[in-house]
Amino acid sequence: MTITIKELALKCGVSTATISRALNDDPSVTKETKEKVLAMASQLNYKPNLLARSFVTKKSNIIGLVMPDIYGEFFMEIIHGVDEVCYLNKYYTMVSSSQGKRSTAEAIIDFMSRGIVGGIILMTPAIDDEVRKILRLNHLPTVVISGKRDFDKCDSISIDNYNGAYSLTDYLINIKKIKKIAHISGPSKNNDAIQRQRGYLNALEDNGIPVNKNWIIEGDFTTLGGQSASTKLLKLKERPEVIFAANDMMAIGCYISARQLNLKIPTDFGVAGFDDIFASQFLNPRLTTLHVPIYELGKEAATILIQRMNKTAIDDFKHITVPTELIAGGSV
Amino acid sequence: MTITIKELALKCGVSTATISRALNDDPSVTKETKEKVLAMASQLNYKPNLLARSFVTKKSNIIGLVMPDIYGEFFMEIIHGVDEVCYLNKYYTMVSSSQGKRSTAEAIIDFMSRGIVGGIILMTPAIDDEVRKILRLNHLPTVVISGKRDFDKCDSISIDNYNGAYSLTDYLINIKKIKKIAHISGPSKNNDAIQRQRGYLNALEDNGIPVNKNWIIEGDFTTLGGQSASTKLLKLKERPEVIFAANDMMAIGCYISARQLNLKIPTDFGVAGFDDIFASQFLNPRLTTLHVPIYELGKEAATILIQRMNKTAIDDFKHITVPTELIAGGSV
DNA sequence: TATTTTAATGTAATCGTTTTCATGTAAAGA
DNA sequence: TCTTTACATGAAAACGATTACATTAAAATA
Repeated sequence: MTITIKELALKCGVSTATISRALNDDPSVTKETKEKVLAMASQLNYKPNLLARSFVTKKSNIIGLVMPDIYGEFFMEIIHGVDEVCYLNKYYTMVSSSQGKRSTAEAIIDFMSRGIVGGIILMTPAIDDEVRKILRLNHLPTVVISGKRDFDKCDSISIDNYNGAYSLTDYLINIKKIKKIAHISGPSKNNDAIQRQRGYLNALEDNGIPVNKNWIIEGDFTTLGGQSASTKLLKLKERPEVIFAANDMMAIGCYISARQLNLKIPTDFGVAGFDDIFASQFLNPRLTTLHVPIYELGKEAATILIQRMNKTAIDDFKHITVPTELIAGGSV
Repeated sequence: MTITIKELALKCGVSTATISRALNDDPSVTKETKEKVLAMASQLNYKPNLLARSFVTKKSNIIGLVMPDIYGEFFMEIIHGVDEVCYLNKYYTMVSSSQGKRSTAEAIIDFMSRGIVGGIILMTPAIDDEVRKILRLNHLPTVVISGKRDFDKCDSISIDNYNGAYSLTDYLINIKKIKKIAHISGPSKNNDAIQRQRGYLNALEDNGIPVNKNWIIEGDFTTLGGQSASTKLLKLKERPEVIFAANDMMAIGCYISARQLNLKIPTDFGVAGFDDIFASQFLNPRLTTLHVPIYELGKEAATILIQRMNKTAIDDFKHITVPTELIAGGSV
């Protein structure tokens, strides 16, 4: 059913080589032949078989998007951004999550060895040794989206977790005049979580506020985790005035605790989050949090990757840090 | 760097044909050769180039997921479900949205003519004539996820919008003893919206409740749309007791109106939605809505598609309707 | 033992495109 | 007018796998 280059060549009365050159805008083809070929191609609705093309050129305009799991808004927005840029550049997006069943490393290896994708966007909370090793051996252009810049051998994009958390904490202290700030952190190996906690701690220190160890609890980035952590915090003898959760999901957990303990936000205690997920704007009162431009992050990653896939020269790797934006809700 | 079948053949001292057969578990290869090849393959970390394989077999284990736009939970969950099934079956997921810049039809044509994907999952609120035409000519296995079963020439999965809306309306009438029920519908060409409205209307009729035309407003499935529609409804002289929004996003709009007009849910008026999106469970009070198993929908679609991609015999097309589940929140 | 059948493997064509190298023709220079 | 150069196009190889067909060796049959 689908027409091939041979048939098109026959119809045009030229060789397949000329067809190929015409379609790839080779300067050695005359304007007339080019026009003839293009006209016939569009008339017969000919489109080069991308499989065959990728096969012979050893290049693929498919981008592999590797993620730990496909779940929640964060990933959705990343995919959205990547897909948009891909579409505009006539690239394709292939998603691959580890589904909690294999390591990120395996997912990358699979993409690398199968010849399907021509570049990889790797989204990961932290780069472990295995992944580091693979990325070093890697011959495919790769962009890492991570919580922290911690790999130099490829392009990377990170959220400015540290400054985000710092500025929010600083805002609580200096604008809201709050000194008793608790923190529910994320998983201890997650770079986003680590940087956010660092920002929180340094802001306290810089403002001369001593750290109360009881007010720092490790969470797991889930609503349930936030709920149990905040319940603990709220039952302490010396209760904090504000709970700064390392992400919005856990902040939502704080709202649930509040309801259960019959406490009012922000009068009995305040809540702040990080991420500005969709649900946050509908919490009552609206959550004070840090907006992370995830969609733009995905777009940026895809843009950089496509640039690199298109050029042979290896210039310096880019390392971009994307700032967050403070959203002052009514929760503090 | 990556090793090819030729090199592996050389190492094993057999022909490429034997390698190919061994790896594809052809019964004509002896156990010993098979073992030898497999051992050497794993030792040298050989993986068949999928591009070359797909190219020669004219089959691809890549599934193309075509959506109008990649946005919001609905799509996220679909992708999640599809990806999971793909991963388990060693298939790959390629996403493609129209990005509001091209028709769904064009996206399908692109996939079909490029030889990249071996099957398509098409998610669309309604099948227009153009798409219908293409699907008829289509030679690629396709599964349609739609708001209504309205195309017979391929497998399809639909949410049971009608019965969901009917049961919710019936619940409001008979359990909650409410007679004044308004409806904010979805876009008039959206099949999900149409079926939901039908369910609402028929439930009213079956319960002998006359329809009040002023209480039915067309919305657009967005929060803002829900907000403006509900504001209109709440300012009517004869105000409805409950507003049944055709999706949760618009139901959230009703909550915003309530706050603005200083009305309390559910005492001043009630709200019900459809979809049970993530944010709904955190609304205060929790939204009464219909849970749609979107993730399962995606899994099911991928499962059916892979089955069809694996067999040559064309048996009857499956048409599956997935039921919804009533979630009784405190919003009514 | 001679012949046929069967089983295991090899040879070579094939897929649709790109690309190197060869070829022919027209324009430019002598 | 003859040679050189530049340009446009064609012929054919190449990419890495699969597979129809050919071949060989071993087993089964007469």
